[in-house]
Amino acid sequence: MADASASQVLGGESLLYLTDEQLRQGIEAMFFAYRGFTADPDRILQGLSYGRAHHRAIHFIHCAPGTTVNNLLNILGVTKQSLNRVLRTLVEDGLVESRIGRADKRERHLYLTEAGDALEKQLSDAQRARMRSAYRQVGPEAVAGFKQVLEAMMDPEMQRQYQRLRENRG
Amino acid sequence: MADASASQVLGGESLLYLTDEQLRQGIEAMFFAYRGFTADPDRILQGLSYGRAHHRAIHFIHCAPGTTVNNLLNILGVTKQSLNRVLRTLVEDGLVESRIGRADKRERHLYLTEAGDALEKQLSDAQRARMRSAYRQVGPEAVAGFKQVLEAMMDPEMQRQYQRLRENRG
DNA sequence: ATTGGAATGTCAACAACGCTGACTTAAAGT
DNA sequence: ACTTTAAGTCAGCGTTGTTGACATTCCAAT
Repeated sequence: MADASASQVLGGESLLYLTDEQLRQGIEAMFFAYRGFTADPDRILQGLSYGRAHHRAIHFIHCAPGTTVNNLLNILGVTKQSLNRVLRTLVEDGLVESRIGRADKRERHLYLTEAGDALEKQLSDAQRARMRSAYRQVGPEAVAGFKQVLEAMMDPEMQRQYQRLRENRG
Repeated sequence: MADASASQVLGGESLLYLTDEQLRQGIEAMFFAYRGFTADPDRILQGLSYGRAHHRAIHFIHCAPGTTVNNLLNILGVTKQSLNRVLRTLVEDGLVESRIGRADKRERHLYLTEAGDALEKQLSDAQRARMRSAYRQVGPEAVAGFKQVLEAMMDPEMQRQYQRLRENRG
């Protein structure tokens, strides 16, 4: 069955890259690469009583300062209880500031403090270093393909979130 | 600093793809894409009292039938206690068979039962469907770039594991 | 043959981080 | 006034990772 779909030719283009074996390779590559992707921040966070959830919150608050809790909830795709637990510790520890909204006083707008910014920089420097090294090894064309595949793998809703974040930064 | 490294030109090739903003985009793409990557199997597993750890174990036992516990440990990168908990439930539920090694009776060789194979197929069909759709949308060149970047992101040890798995399947 | 080490399994405890459900407070909209 | 929305809180649970301690079994070397 796998070879049946793979041996088709569409407009003269080989579809060998769609075999089950090729797909399996991609799946395993995602698994191993994600491990590397999170390894450096994880190392920094371990022992700080923080984890990946804190890293993600810090990352997106840094990218969109003043974002509301609800907005962050949508981006991260977790429950408010789960996010709240993380935010509470970050506020208690003085890494995140939660300001009551001016227009809508129900909303809390989230900002990183100086200490929060410092940790964000430490974490993202480590993560970017690995990405930069990978990008440099393979060149711009491969990177373009990399992003295309990742975007195509996302759920449509996440695709929109992803594009919105990009637009907000120009 | 970001622009300083980005505005360098090496052999006439633009390095604009190495800006911090480009790297940040890649980081967010990995985050959102991994969510999509695991979404379909997660949906199947929820309610079965199984999780991602069970999926991963099943995947790699399927790919390398007869693999030892220690080998699986290295591939998955977790502690033996963590893996053992997962394997125990899979053996109890009749999805995995654990055979004592003939040459070295300390080793346990792991195999999927028929039921295990059925679940593996269900999970990997769902995951491959998403990969196939993404691959098809972007074409073979983008897929090649995708794999190159992922491989470059892995820790060296994981790179070796990844290549070994590929070689064992031709 | 005994000893040392390796592979495996098991028990207990703990932490991170998802989840659900129920409930409160406050403010906005109608 | 009434409903809805945003946020926070509490309690409990499940999965999956961690350490530490310990038992068993077997291979290999002394």
